[in-house]
Amino acid sequence: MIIEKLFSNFDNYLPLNSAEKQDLAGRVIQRKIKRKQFILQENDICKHYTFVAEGCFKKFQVDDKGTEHNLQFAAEGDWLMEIVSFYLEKPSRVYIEAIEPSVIFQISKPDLYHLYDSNPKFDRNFRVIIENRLVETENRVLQAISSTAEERYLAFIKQYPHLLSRLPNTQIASYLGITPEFLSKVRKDLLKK
Amino acid sequence: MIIEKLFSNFDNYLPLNSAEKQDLAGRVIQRKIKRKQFILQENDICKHYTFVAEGCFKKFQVDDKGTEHNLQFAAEGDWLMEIVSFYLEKPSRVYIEAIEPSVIFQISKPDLYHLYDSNPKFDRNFRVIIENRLVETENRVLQAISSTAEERYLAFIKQYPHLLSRLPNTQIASYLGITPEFLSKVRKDLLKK
DNA sequence: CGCGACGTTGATTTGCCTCAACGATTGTGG
DNA sequence: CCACAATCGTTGAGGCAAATCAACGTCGCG
Repeated sequence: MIIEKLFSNFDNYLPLNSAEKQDLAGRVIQRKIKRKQFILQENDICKHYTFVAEGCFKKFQVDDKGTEHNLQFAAEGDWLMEIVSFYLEKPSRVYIEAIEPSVIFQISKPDLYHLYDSNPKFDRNFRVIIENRLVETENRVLQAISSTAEERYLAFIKQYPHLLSRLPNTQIASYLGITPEFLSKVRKDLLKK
Repeated sequence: MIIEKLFSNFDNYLPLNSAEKQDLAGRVIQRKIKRKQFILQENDICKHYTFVAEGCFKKFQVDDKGTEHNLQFAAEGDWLMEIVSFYLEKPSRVYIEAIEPSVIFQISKPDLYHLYDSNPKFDRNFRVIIENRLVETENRVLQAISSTAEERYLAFIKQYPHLLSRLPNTQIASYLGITPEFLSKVRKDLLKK
């Protein structure tokens, strides 16, 4: 069963026993998402915390010129949401779009809070999930303020090898904060070495 | 009493009752830190989660060329640590240094876990603290990949007005990911407008 | 007093962007 | 399943943003 992927995600933290699995299963919604389908759009309120069981998503913001800026890729085993919109119920500034046919499990804020209240283990687990996300994001800040485009590209390849073959370079460029043209040049220069 | 500043920090989340305040007070260490004193150095293990009651700190990484890159400023009311080093007990990659005479409260990992276990409210509160930090950090990633130096400087002024007069421009430049010389030019150009 | 950190300016160089063009690949509707 | 459209990857010319390097005056501090 595909919901096993959700359960086993918690094995990275405090694993769930069968009662807790039942608890969780009763509060998530399973959805099938098509490629190019949005699960969140700008100005929507983010109503769900999403676990990706299969497939891949991008979370991005669109600037005044209409250019997309990728903030996160989320593939199998990753969690994603628009955190400000979700907790403060403010209009989302970002889009979340499937870049592959996907299967997800979503949990609403009331259901999530119910889990938090019913069992401290959920508080703990979701705290650790957020902490891991913070580590990733801080690393990215450091790279952005201290590394060249080439260094950032090499770091991306190293950190997300499983994404490399699944993403067009335009998406990677957007994530790295450079133009597709310049990424092409970076790749060419790397091949010479 | 200065420890009131620590207690009232939780009023932003789930406020503590007096039993919980006592619990917390019994597990934190109060320290006075001099300007230019380090509370964490590279390769140390980060043993404490730190709350700044008075003063200001910078958290930064030093690259191969010896250049500092500021990842975070923490003034009164802010929490800081090296999250990877703290949780995984790995050598820290960053330094944390006081840039003003400061008073802090520190909690060790065992004591923090004791609070987590004794009362889910602490799990909850520290989860929210981390979530807020993630929001800040994600905003910074977005700015880094999509904004010019001038835009980032203006955003910094707007977001941290209380820090502006307390920091030399070299430190702000390091935070923004630009050279002090270029920040000087940005400021000059802004004055013309 | 003297030294080191700071802020600024100018000249030069470099990293990256913009715009335009093109073939190759992918996706899609008929 | 094919034909056409859209997206993608690449290249090159030119321009701009930001770094580098050097110099100099100011200020706080020991």
